[in-house]
Amino acid sequence: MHPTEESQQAIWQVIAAIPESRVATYGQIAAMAGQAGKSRWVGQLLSRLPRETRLPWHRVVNASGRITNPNFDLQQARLIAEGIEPRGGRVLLKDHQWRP
DNA sequence: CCTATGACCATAG
DNA sequence: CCTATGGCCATAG
Repeated sequence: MHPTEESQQAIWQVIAAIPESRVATYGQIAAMAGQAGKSRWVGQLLSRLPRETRLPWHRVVNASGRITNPNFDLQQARLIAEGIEPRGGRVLLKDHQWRP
């Protein structure tokens, strides 16, 4: 099955809605976009974002709170700029995960 | 159609 | 904490 245009927008929309100083997991985003189980696809879409995108891609971490983005330094710097303190490349979901 | 490759995840050891 | 395993979805060759 190939993804539809709306399914992509739904993912982007959820990511765009992540509040500042909060993070969301790949799986969480997929579920909130009505596509539970497609966490892998979320990562794929993020990897294709244009460099100048305004989407807060830096607020996305894995289920363990780990920063898995290839551009680790930039993501960590952006999180710190928002007041989040990653420890050993990891964000404490207990304190910073977005829970609408 | 098949295999390989990911910014994934849950579970088990 | 770590690695291994099986499952997941989409894309590229």
